[in-house]
Amino acid sequence: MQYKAPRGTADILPEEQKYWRYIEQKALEQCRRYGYQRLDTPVFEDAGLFTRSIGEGTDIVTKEMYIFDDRSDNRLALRPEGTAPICRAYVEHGMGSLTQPVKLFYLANIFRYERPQAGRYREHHQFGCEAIGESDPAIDAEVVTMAWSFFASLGLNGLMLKLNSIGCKACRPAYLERLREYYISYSDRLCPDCKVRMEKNTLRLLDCKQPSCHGIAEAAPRSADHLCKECNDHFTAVRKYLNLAGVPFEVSHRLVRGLDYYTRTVFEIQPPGEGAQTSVGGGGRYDGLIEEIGGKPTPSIGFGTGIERIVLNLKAQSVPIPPVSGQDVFIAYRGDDAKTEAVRLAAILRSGGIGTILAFGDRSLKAQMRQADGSGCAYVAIIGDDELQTKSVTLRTMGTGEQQSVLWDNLVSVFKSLQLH
RNA sequence: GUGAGUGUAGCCCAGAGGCCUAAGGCGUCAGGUUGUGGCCCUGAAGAUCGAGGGUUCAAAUCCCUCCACUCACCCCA
Repeated sequence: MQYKAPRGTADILPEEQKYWRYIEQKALEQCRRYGYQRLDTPVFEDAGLFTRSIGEGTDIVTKEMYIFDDRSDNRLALRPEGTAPICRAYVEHGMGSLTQPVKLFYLANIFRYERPQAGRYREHHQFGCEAIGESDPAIDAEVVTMAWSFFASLGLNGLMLKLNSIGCKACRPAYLERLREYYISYSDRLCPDCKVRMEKNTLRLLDCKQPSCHGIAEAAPRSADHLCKECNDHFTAVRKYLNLAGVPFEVSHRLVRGLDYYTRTVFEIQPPGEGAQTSVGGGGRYDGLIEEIGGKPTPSIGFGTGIERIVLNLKAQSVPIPPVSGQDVFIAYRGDDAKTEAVRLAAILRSGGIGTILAFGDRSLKAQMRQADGSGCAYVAIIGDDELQTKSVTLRTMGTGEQQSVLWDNLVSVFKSLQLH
């Protein structure tokens, strides 16, 4: 085969579409209920937007971005995440002068140059929400609640909501210092990766997957115990509101998030079962991000979810997915004159809003019926010599095999009265 | 970037040195008398056995290289 979809990308085939439509529809419904408006941004942005916001030292920036110069030597990157572009649009369009918070959502494809594996692709899709311009802990709780109810509405079971606070730029440095000191005393017992993390990304030490590091991480100083008064009050309030909303969360002091811009509230939604991907969605507060990319200081919080991972979980749990609605009637014909009439009737039916599939290729009626059966149409309209005489079709109900004669002039109105799909 | 596993028709797969002129199932197409689907029956099309090289009288089967896919690590949705 000469051409294949690039590594880590995938075609979403017709038989897969029902999952995607289902998820989109649930996402749209949650956004309506919570008051989020859609904002679509370009697939590529100035690369600097991401290096600045995500963090110069993160893997996403250092080795996973699809980055390129265009013909005018602009350094561009395919978006490796969804939050920074939304924030850029917020700043660019002066949304800071609107009533705050501004609540936006996106459904977008995301690109990261990684080795693909289950639930991880070079192009994947995210549904995400951002509530920009509000520091009230009540909105943290609302965002978390929305994410949670989105997953609940999908019909997924056994999900876990993990919550933590990682402080702000005032209190985090001191905590990180404590953490580093703690880890130094165990440095000889750490896995090789963790030795690197000590220098590169101290917080990440906490969620190491190696069993040998679990005990050390479990006993490590907890960020929630080292918050400044403001952050502590905030975290306390978030938990209070979440309890009020009836959201079953679990505080996890080992929950950290990968991107540099997070502050205070962070959360993650974890699917049940084994597997590499430990998260189907997550988010947090990013109070410094908008200022970092050139806006005024603007407290914000949001979350993102991976559509492919949701599909994986829907399949794993065999969640029933409604089929996408199909066609209503298949037109079969016998002979040239009948074919002419079939073409004419198909046009009339479609103009009348009836989903119509027309047979092609002058194949035998048996072959046409087989095709009709496979097409999922509930009805087949057959035209042959007899029907031409009476200006009618033989309308067969595939489920029951019953047939009736319907005049051409009455076809559309008959179908309209049949309560299709 | 690292490690392991797998590559045979559109899909699932049998075959593990000669009996392979590569089997079966699904799907596709055609037929089972003259205008009718689903079940059943019959038949047909469809495979340079991932690519290249090597060993051998003989390779889908053994060896090497490459490529791709899958899973895991790193990281993340």
